Amino acid sequence: MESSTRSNPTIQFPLNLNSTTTTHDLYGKRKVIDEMDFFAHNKDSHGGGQPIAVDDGDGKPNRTVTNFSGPPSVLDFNVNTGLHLLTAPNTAGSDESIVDDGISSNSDAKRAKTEMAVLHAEMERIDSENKRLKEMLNQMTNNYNGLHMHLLTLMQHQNDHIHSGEEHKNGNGNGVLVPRQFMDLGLAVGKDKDGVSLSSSKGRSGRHPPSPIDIEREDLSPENKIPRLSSDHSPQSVDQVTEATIRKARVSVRARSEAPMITDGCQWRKYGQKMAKGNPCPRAYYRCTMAAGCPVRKQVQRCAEDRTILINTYEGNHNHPLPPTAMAMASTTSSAARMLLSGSMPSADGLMNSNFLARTLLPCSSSMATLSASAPFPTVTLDLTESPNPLQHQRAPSNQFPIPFTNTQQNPSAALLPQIFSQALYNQSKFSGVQMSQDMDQGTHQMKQGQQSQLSDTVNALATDPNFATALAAAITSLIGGSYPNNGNNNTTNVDTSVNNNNGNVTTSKQ
DNA sequence: CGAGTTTGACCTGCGC
DNA sequence: GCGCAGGTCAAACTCG
Repeated sequence: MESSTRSNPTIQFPLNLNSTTTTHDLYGKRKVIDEMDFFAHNKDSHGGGQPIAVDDGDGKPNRTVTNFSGPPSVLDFNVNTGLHLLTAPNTAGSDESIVDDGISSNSDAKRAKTEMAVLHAEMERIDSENKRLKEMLNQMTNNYNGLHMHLLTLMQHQNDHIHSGEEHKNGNGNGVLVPRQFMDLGLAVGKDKDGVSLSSSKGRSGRHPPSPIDIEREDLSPENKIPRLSSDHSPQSVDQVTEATIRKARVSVRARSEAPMITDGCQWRKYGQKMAKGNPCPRAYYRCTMAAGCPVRKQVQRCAEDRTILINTYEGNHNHPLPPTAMAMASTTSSAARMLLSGSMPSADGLMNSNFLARTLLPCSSSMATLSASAPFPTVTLDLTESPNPLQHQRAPSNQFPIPFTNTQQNPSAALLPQIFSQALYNQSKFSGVQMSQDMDQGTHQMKQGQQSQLSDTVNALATDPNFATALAAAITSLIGGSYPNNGNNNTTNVDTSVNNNNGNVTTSKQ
């Protein structure tokens, strides 16, 4: 049905950091060298870090080097390929070439053997260098994610002030927004206001003796997840209903990746795997292990139509502090949950009120998000697989609404986009994620201001760092240039990353 | 040996 | 009530 088998055979962005396969082609080195492409700075000169055949003079390319040459940058990692250590028989005047000239083939074989050994060692060294660079890039990406998240939060606060007049009209007297009633719930996942487990209903299975973990698990039991809307409308029951439903709301992220999982900053433990109907690929179930009893879970499954597409579905709110990268995703899921429930919780058709559309329909969008009311659970789907996808519209059921969301980058990494989307969600839900809600829970505007100030300080400190913009540019360039080689940019891909020192805004734009 | 993964069994909800 | 599918559990297994 889906003709998504676009001529896209080489989505080989090495997100698969675990790739240790030894399948070599041609020269037996291509595998390792290809990973270097991840860090290619420009794609116009030599095809973007493509392996470059180096002729030793015999007319046959017998070794490859990766083009690290890019625009001279502060971010020069000083990658020493070390290839100068090799013998250079093609070099006129080389001692070795003189010695070898005219010598027996036996000597040539020895030399070749030695060279092979050297090359092998060199490959290993480059591989380790590659890994180190990847770690650096990951760290940089994480830093960027965190910073971006903070910025989004700050911008949201500004929006809050702008919309404050309108919101006060909603009038529950104390100026508390309707969606805000959900904010505390994210904090108290698994516990009621007395700190007691909400597991009021029966356990889902009588097999297990009660344990602290089981108590937490009971919160996740279907009975709690989909509480029945009884006639009991006491505040506590309403809270429980809301919380349970929030936990059921899901955010699904579709992204192309060869890796088994999309790195989202959290630690996950696999607790199950199932064959889902209609999909030959198994669905894996993961649980967040960053804190004991964290209710967040995710499902990972490859798309049946296009197995290069990885579908990550997140559910729940973290009950613990998060690293910046993880916070982005967490904010996305929690915001999505609240967005889905705010406005008109029982009526799926009411999800998309005009207010939401007005705030989220932003220009310059490329990636698509859809809200699904038809799924068993309210689900937000982010499609990061390509630019605006006509198939997406065709496939979307009548009750799914494609939502372009602000994204000025063509196709940033899967780790970056959720937080951008979260901003759109956040605009609607007035919720900034678990950590922010912890502060807001203090209930004072001063706290908000204090945090803004603190964040601003952090942002400005980073923004004034002359290395930061360059590092950020390089990281994003690598991500974009490496992760989506088929986005029609096998030519030059320039990313202009500028840091506005005045307001701390970090903007990235692809030229 | 501990942490993580695999995998078959079990539970629940839902449609018929 | 029955069967199916999704989701979860936990013993067995693997790996570092």
